Amino acid sequence: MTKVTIRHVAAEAGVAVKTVSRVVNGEPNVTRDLRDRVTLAIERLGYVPSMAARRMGGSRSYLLVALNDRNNTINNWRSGRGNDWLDQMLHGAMLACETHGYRMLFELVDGASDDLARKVVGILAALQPDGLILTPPHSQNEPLIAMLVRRNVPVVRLGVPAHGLGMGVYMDERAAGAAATRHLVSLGHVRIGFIAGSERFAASEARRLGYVDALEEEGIPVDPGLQAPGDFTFDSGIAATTGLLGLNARPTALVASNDEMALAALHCAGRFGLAVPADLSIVSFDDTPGARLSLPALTSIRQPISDMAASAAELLIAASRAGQHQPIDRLLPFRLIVRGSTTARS
Amino acid sequence: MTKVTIRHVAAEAGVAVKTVSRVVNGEPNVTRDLRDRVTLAIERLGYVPSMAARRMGGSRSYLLVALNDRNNTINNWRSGRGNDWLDQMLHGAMLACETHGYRMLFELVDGASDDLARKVVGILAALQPDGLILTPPHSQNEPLIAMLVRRNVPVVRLGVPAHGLGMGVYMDERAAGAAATRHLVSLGHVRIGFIAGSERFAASEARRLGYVDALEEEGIPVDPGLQAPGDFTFDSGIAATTGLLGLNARPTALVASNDEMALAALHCAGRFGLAVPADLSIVSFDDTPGARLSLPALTSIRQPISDMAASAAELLIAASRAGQHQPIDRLLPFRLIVRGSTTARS
DNA sequence: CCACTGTTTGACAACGTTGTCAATAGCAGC
DNA sequence: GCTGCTATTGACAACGTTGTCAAACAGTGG
Repeated sequence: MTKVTIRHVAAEAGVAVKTVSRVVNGEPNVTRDLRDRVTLAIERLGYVPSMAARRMGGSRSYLLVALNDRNNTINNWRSGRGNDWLDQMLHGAMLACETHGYRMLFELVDGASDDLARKVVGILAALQPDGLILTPPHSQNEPLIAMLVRRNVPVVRLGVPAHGLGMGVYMDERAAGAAATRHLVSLGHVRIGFIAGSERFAASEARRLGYVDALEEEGIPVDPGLQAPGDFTFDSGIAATTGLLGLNARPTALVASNDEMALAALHCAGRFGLAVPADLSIVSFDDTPGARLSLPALTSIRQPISDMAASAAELLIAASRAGQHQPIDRLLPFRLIVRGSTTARS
Repeated sequence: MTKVTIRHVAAEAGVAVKTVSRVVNGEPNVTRDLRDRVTLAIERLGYVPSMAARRMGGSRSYLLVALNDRNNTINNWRSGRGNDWLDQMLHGAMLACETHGYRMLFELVDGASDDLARKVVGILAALQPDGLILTPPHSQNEPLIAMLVRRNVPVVRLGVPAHGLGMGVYMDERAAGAAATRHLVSLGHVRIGFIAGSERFAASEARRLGYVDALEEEGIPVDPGLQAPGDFTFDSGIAATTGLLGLNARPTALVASNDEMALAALHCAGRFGLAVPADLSIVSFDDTPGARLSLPALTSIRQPISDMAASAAELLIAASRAGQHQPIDRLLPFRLIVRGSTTARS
């Protein structure tokens, strides 16, 4: 009932505490016999090592920190199967952590704040994590990351390639933008509008470039008038769609840079008396629950958020194990989920 | 650049480490002069105390743990403004923690597993948190909570009143069910269907009872045939709605126990050739993003999840400060958000 | 001026682990 | 059997805080 420490286990097994430590940490050079005795004692007493003491005594903390933006628009909508970004990260990274005896702690910091660096340094000092996972837009904050790398903190940047500054786990946003667009082209659409995302996020421009890529590939002239700005919010989606549908030669299809703006487009189409997908096809990014449950359900690009988070955790744990931290980029695949919001041009 | 410890601060300020500790922790009996010197030194060196060492040396860990269910249906949909349950908890509780120098760590455990208790004990041993926040359905797990209380771990149960076993932060689900129903009655509806939630969650039955309460209050006969089972999933919503709309005397309005099932009802209404809200009004619970962005937007009961989480954190921090842990129940208000899915009976 | 009280400060042990290093044991080669 | 390895085991310090307790100090009442 009372607290069980390594000393209790050592006594129970009749060995030195260091031997117990060795067994717990899977270190080599322990005889079979002792290992078994210790394992049994641990089992019997229900011993679980204290993270705090581990951090104090040893060089590892068994803790990873995920840095999220406090006013994070993108996290509000980025989503996959059944949950949103945070939820998915939690599930993906947690699982990875659990299998290695690690924990993961989420921190919310304000990316716009000018004492961001100090805040992060404070987090480092307080928590002394074995690694840091940065989500957008922090993952694009090169000065911040440079500082972390200088301090020798293993860092994984989510959503962008690291190009040598830390590690990167990401998907090919540009290819995704192209895939979304090509899907519409393959359905016979030629006048395809694009609703851009917030410039705060690198993914936004990448998606737009992909859209342009696909059009050029298919020999469709790129009309700047068909590209409307947006910032991932519903309202910006309404504004963008209103503009696009008000054109003389209105588009027959839209690529929206996220689900929320796509839903706005859906609303807006109704106001113009247009049916989706009969009169207007819509593709979006993120595949949030709302996208899957809307009427019609949205054709959308699904990001592998959970996998990205799991990868990030694995990379950090490996780096912390190895005691060093070599630059790695890991590209994960996206998927186009075709649903009811797209159809052949009538 | 290198690690700054309390010793460095003590040297810088020319005082004993214990004095620095006193200043950092806001303890009384330090002269103005010394306090200022220490504060200055802390500022200058950028000192931040190490959580691990605090836990080791002292009696507090400055850490709260939130226990979530791994296969949690309810967390997938419970939601409020802009985010889902986890996200909101994070935002609400984090803020509360931050102001008191605490951290919050999320743990996912499987509520159905039979070694749940052992798992939780392991978490306690590893993390030694100053308190535990339980989300549904764990918050209803009385044996688990009894064990925690026996071990003297401050516990807040989210979503249910504690009735003396731990602390409770919750909303009145029954009243919410009644409010949703009364809203429909006030619009002239008499035949009102109800789609129940999963029996795993206490809130489900409470909402149903509220529905019955409201009908009885208004003198409307309660027809068991108008109550369909569900489990919070889209598919169960489809099944339930299909059944209800297939009745000879079909309802003119529905209360769905969550947004996801309400969206299913929306789809289903379309298949029956019914327009929402003209032919069928729908009220739901949770107010997720999907609910706000659907067509039409859903009238929904919003849960104060963020506030509940913040309250929970505050209660735990206070309990840990006080060193004791008295039973408290805190009831938070819900809100009925009226949108386009409900209208007067035609 | 003295005894007594309360306030302020600091010295030191303790917390539960792991890193370091030394001691011991086992074994191969001569 | 002795020497020199390597594999195994353990003793002990160290990590950075806070709790405990004692010392020094300041004020108060007689």
